[in-house]
Amino acid sequence: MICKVIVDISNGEVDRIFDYLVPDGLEIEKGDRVLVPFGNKKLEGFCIDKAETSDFDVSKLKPVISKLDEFTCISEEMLALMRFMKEKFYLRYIDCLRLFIPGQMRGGRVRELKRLYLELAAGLTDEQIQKLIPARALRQKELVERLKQGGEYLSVVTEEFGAATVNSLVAKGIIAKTDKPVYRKPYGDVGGSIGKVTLTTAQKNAVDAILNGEKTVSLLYGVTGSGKTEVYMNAIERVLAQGKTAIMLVPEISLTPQMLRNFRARFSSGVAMLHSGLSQGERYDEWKRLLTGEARIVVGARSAIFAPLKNVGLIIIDEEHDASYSSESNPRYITSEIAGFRAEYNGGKLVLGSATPSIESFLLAKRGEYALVSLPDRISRHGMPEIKIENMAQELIAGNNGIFSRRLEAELRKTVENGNQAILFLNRRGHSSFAMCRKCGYVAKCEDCDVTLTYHSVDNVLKCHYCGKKYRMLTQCPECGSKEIRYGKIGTQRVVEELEKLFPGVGILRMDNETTTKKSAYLDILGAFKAKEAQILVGTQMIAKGHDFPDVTLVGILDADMSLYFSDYRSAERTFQLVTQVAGRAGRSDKQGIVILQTYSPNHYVYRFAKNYDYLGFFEKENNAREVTGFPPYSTIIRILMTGEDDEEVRTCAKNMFVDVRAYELENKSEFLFLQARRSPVARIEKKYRYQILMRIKREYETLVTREVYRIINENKTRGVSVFAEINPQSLS
DNA sequence: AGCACGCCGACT
DNA sequence: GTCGGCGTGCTC
Repeated sequence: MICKVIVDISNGEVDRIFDYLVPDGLEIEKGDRVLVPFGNKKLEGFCIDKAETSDFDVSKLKPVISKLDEFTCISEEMLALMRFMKEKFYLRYIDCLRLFIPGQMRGGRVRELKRLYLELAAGLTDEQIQKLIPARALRQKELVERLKQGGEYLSVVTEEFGAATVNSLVAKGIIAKTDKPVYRKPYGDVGGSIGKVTLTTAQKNAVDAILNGEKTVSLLYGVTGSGKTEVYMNAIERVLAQGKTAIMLVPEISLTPQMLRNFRARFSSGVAMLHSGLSQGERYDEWKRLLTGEARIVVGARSAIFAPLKNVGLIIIDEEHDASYSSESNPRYITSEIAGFRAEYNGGKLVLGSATPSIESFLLAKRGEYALVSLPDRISRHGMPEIKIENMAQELIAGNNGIFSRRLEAELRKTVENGNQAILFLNRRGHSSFAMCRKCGYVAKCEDCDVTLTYHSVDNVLKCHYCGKKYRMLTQCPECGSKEIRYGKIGTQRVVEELEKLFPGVGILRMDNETTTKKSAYLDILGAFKAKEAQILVGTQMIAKGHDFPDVTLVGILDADMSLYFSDYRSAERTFQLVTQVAGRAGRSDKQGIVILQTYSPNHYVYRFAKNYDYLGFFEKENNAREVTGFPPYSTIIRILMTGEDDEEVRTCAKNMFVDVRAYELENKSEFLFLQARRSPVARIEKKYRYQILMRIKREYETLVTREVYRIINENKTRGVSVFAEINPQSLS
């Protein structure tokens, strides 16, 4: 017997299937992890197939050394998914496989948590036991009776019966002490279960449409507060009742313990969580519970789409428009496509839920490729807060060159005086603060990346956004020696300073990507704000998602435009989503809220539609614009990114690649809308130079051209240059 | 990715 | 004469 193995090395050169002999006495299944000799060392690998014959000289085949786990960790479905991903996203086998298992398993670093466990010793009859226990030892008898129902952990038993009772029974050989693994449970136990909520007719219809409709994919369109979560939970319940399993994905940031607890309360131990906030051990345990079928629902961020569940009946992607669903760094994949594959494979359903669906998804729904399921009404009927647009150019003319418009300042004052809360929101982009020499204009840059460093006042360092490298703050200019270094305090920090001047003594909290590196810190700040420890919260995108703050009556968007004029075809869409989402933070309870949106382009169509919460109107306009200008979803953007440490080498590689693409383009002009090769906007990251070939092609030729592009890449790959192909990339840096 | 093999410069 | 630089090729 021969087994086909992918070795655990992520490199284009060894991303091939290697054949090994299966020695007698070793039972290896498809999907098992194995240890194999490779060159002069031993490597971990995955058996992805078995065969009787090999194309390689059989006499030269080496045998597998051993099996690594007691269980098969990759199912047939995941193997099929791996092949799909390799084809679709041009990924390596091993990069896909690594996504399917918890990181801890690689390199044998799994540490199962073991606890002492008590069971009745085998082979003793009731009479024998009776004889061994003195008649007065009531506690011992009680414990024996208890353990007849099944074993229990020592710690639990000791607490109840005392160590003496346990020890004496162990000494007599009546009960046996063993090590038994326990699962680490993130966020601890949650008692009881919450009562079922009665669904509205609209919600009931939505669940029916999703589960019983003929389409595999449904787009669940419903404004904030329309009760999407109830629809999700009910649909999950019904799928579970059919003996199937479910995957629920949420944007990373909305994975608050609170939301996880809700799921736990509803589905008790049948839920597992998978996200980056877990420790390695917790993650392994949750994964294992899913693999064994002990947990049949997974709730998690993007990567939970790879949960080792079998017979997946339902996949939910909540806030489907969220950018966190496409992974930006290697391996790059699009979550909804993975979800589509798994739903299709299992004959299950996929739900994309959003109040502001991506143009792409809504178009597919309108065309009938997805079922469009709408939840029109906000359940607690308070309407959405009014959005007031403030023309900042007008403010300037009126002599106000501050951060806040006069109206925003007045509303802030009113809010503070009434004892309510306010959230001020800043777009992160364009707000990095840098260190610059006043004399010669020198700006601090990263040694390894072609990027300006960001100043972090908290620990007084300069930090690179791309590689994370930290530098000591400049005391003098390395160019001219001047000691006058200006470091812009822009962004949230400056807003806080202004607020402190305007409202002395009022509690202000600040949160942004720069200061909140730890997940817990992020939750702490939100918790403190919710507990009304402060009246004003200043932050970036991060505060736009998740939490409900009942006392927030004012939301200010200080610089709505920042994402609007970004050279990205999706900027209008993103701005609309952002404004809608941020607005949803105001007045979620019985208090009427107000949103003040500051802009220099008050007449931009994004704001016109956002002001009226008119998603459908915005969709029509934006969809039209995309069609006319030839951008996705009416075209496909393909980007070939080449990186390497030698600038000249990468450039040559890019050039060769471009020659071939151009040749193809010249012969197939009608397929292309745009083609260009250039240095990447961020020319160097982590010491590696970057070049890119960018093309926009007509949608119907996507598969054709993609295949051609992969062929060209394979023919031109050079040693020392890494090549990545991306379809509709999220960012072009 | 790693590691061995192999062909040219400066060194006890 | 050798030690060692890293370019090239291979790993079932």
